[in-house]
Amino acid sequence: MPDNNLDKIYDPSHVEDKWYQQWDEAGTFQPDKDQDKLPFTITIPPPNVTGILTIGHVLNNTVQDVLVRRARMQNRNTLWLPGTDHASIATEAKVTKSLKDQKINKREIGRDAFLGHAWDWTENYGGIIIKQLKKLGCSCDWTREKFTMDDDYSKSVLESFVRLYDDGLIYRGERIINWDPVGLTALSDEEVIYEESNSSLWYFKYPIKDSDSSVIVATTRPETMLGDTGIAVNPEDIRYKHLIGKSVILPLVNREIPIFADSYVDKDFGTGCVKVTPAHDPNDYDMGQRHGLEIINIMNPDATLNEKVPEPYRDLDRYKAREAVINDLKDLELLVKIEDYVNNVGHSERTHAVVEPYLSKQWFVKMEPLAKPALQVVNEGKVKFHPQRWEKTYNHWLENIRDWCISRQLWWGHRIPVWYRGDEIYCGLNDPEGDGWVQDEDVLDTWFSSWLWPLATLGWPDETDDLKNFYPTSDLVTGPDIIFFWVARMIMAGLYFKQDIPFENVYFTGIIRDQKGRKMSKSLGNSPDPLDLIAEFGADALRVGLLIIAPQGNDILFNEEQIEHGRNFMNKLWNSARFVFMNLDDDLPGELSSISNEDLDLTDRWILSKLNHTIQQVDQAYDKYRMNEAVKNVYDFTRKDFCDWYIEFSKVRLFGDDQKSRNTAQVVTLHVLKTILKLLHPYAPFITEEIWSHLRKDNQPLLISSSWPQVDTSYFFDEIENHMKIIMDLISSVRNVRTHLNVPPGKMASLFIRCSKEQSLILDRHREYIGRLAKIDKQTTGTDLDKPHHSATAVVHQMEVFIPLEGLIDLDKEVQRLKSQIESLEGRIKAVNNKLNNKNFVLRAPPHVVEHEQVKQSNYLENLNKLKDNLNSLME
RNA sequence: GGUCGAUUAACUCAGUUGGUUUAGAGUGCCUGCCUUACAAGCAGGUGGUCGCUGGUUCGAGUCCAGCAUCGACCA
Repeated sequence: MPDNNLDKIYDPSHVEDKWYQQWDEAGTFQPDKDQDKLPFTITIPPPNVTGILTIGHVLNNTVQDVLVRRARMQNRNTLWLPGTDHASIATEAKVTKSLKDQKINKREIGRDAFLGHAWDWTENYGGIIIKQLKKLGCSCDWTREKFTMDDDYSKSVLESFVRLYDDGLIYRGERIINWDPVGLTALSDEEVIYEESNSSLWYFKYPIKDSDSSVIVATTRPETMLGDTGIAVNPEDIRYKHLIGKSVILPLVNREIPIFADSYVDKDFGTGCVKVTPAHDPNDYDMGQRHGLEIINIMNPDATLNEKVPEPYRDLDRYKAREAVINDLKDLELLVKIEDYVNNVGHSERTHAVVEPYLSKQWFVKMEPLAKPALQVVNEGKVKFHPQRWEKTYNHWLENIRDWCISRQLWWGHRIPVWYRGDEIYCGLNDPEGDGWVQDEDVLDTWFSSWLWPLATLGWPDETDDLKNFYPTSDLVTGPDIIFFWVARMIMAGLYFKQDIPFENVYFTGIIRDQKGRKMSKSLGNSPDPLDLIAEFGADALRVGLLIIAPQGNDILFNEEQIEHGRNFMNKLWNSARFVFMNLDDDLPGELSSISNEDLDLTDRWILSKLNHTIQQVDQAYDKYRMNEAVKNVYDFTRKDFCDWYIEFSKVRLFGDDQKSRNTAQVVTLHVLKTILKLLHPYAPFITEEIWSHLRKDNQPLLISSSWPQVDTSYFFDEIENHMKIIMDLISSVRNVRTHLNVPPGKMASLFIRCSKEQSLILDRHREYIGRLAKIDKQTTGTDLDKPHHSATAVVHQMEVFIPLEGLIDLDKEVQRLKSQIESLEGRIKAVNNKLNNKNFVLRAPPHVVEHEQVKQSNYLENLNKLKDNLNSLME
């Protein structure tokens, strides 16, 4: 027996935690052991373990939950595997800062003590984001939750390192890498963010040895001149050909350095004559290698200058050193000029320090052999991107791939499994045998662990049941900003370590921006706290409000009004359920199948036809990963077809005396409501489960475990939809007339309709519906009835509608109204005439298109004549 | 500099292989309503030469080219 006493307003805070707990306790989040069911798997993009939920997480995880909940209802063996990431640099930076605030120095306490603090930190803050995901309603299997620093996960990471090392795909080498002088670690190319900055181009004079003349070089980084070991010109540049082979005396340092030719040099940049600093620029390094230049590293790891520079500059920060160099060269009259210059400066993604190109010994992964198969699986469509256009970005990166620097000079992370003893080197999962071995101090890039995520969370390298059952996974939902960091590398890792793709589909969400189009960020303070939004509007409102405006892969301008919109819809749904319940009897009515088709009236057939078309459209939208379209379809159906029309129609029977007819309406309203709850459950899990609980018998499953609606094409009634359109358009036009002529809403009116026999039949049979919705107490139809005096008129579906309004009608207003309708119709007629008068159109357009225009034309003309007649009769 | 997007109503956005009335929705605005589900609501309405210029076509918001503005990524 349903509980009729629903509150008038839906209050999410009363139900959300209750249902989350029940789902979890009932084990509904876990896949079952049934191997026959088709698996559906998503591994969560692991958030930083110490992070907190952002609005971006809300979008990303709601999309995943939608896919997962629907798959579960489709009876697939569904697993959403959650977890978190240790975020090496970010976490280490936070812990270091916290220690510093306590006056503790990281280096002084040493590696082991520091790691103790880092684990404490992780345990203190690590649960927050997981709790927040639960608040959002995410139906993850928490029994399988993973952390990238878990023992078993760590083993997977080290195993992958050792395999790549043994296969010759990992090497150690001295290269120019991106150095973060604040984080004091190497970075990969992908962790460097370039930003334009207004800077200068300085022109300096370098005296040529044994000559009175000099060359002029231009540079954006004056301080590096202290490490110059050559001067390069383009071999084709006639201005400098005579200088090749000579040398200059480097000012301030008094070092003799050669002038040489290299085709890398751009004749048009600056003077066409460039200083070469092999230790502090990747291109200069390459030139240095080609020409055997000396490599002088002039910087300490913190970007202060070292003992390789003349005494006055030692220990100066690179920017202080820059000023000093410029001033000193100016004093020597070697500064020629300064030009404004906009250059791209690289910053560390995590510390935002200006990155220093720095010569250093690091570990690298050879990427080319991994990239080739990864390109292939995407281009062959084995891994599909939604939207597809991201394939181009993916291809471009992989086709121009560079080796991946994976060592980090940090402590928080997976320590590189390599030991050294003199010239000996050992790489393995177990400690080396014998004495005197020293392990590499560095840890691995966090992405070197997360690229294994779909593998390692399922147990790889062990051939576990989970790995067998759930790999490859089905879908990945992520942002395009980590397509290189993560998506591409997971594909490489899957193919290399498991010889299979990690996922079949990748859905890229948009990026959420504020009203001014800026990215949401903590530093700007423009990111609302999702927990506040949940507290104010409810999790369902947040999910629905966000997803309804989140088109596939396009950026989203966030606005709290959208969440309010979501809440309003939830309340509407709540009240439609309240209405249905209020009009049930003590016992729940039977299933739809208990009603024979003959007992379904026009409105029943119409809503069932609409309902089944909606199910079909929703399924099609999911197939194309258009989640916003799916929810929009349910929204439109619920609000317009069900609430605005069907429920209003149903009141005739629900409030009436015909018990059989009343029962039919009860059955249909309940059936439609239940189907809406199912269709909406993936988006709004809490409210739908709550309503479901009021109409579920005790032995029936929770909504989360119930079955996804099936399209029943036997309920497709195209003709019925046309008949209903006649009734609905008639009602709308009567309402329109009433409003325009200021007829009081409560005042009943009479209705005379001159129409075809067929139309008359439909209208007469459904006069009660028209009466209720259009406030009509007397309806007369006929093929040739006379127009009553003093009546307003409308023409709809070629029917002439007359509303006698004795004493109420404002003649001028009605004339005005009819004239504007005639004007609008004449516009349409003009457009259709233009088409039909075009011989080429009639000749070349497909016949059905031409025919359609002809029907339009004749209908318009007919309507126009009727309107004109009525206007004339009014003015007589 | 290269690549990829975006540009449709006051605002936020749909518009899927070119044709289904003169381009839709939500919000806002205007008018009227507390009508026995819902004022977080109902009914009706106002509002747009689809960024610009060309081209292809019988027909372009939709396809092509160029331009402008904004954005992202890469160098």
